[in-house]
Amino acid sequence: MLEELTIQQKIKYLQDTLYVISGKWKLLILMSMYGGTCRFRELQRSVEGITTRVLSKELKELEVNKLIERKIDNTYPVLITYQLTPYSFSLKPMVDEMITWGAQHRKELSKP
Amino acid sequence: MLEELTIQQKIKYLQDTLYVISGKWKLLILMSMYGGTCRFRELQRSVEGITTRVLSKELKELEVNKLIERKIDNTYPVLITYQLTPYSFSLKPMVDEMITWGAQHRKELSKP
DNA sequence: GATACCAGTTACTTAAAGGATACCAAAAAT
DNA sequence: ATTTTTGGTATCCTTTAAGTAACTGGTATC
Repeated sequence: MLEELTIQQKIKYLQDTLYVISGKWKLLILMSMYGGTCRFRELQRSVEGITTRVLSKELKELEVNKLIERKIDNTYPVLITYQLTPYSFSLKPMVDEMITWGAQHRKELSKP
Repeated sequence: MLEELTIQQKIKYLQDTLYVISGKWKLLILMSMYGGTCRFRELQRSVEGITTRVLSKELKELEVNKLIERKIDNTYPVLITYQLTPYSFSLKPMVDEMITWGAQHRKELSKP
């Protein structure tokens, strides 16, 4: 499948991907949610250093990209939760490769 | 190997990786070099829109990360070339996953 | 009645990334 | 002889990402 793509297409898809996951916080938020965290304040405490403003913005972007879902429970008072979508798990092979490369890269750089 | 890592370690490695490849130009430069481009002005023409200042900075960062090498040919006049290192090819599995995910993600977003 | 939790928003500021332009000295092409 | 090419560096400027802080409206607790 990759062989069929021109270099320009590859670049475009690569940039799409980077756009979705890059930035200081997106993957941290996803990781935290992967660990079970699902409420706004809870996420704010769990993702160290993030502010409400930024967290709010990031959550919206993740939602636009269908990686999370914002659910409003019509209990009293309303309960808002964020959940990873099944689709979000499609990131796993890529994220795993990124972790693997990063780990390996540390070793490479520390070589003489 | 990945299973042995704590979530904090995973995050750290992930961020290392993002740090190395993110930004507007790094992967474009690598792709262009993968296509055979190897001289400064040539790269500047090939990577549309990049300025000398930024290209210079990016090349230095890629070199620090051992992904490219700057070679000075002691011909007359000196000839400077940039070359992908063998190490740089270790990025391939990850980059391929990123391209694949990006391609698939376009489709996902265009769904109703 | 004051304080604190929840889920954010708004307006403003700072820091980092990137862009525009000019310039250098040597060599090559016109 | 003048222009162009080479591999950059030096300044200055703009854009974008992220941070600060105050505030909203509602609930719940002390």
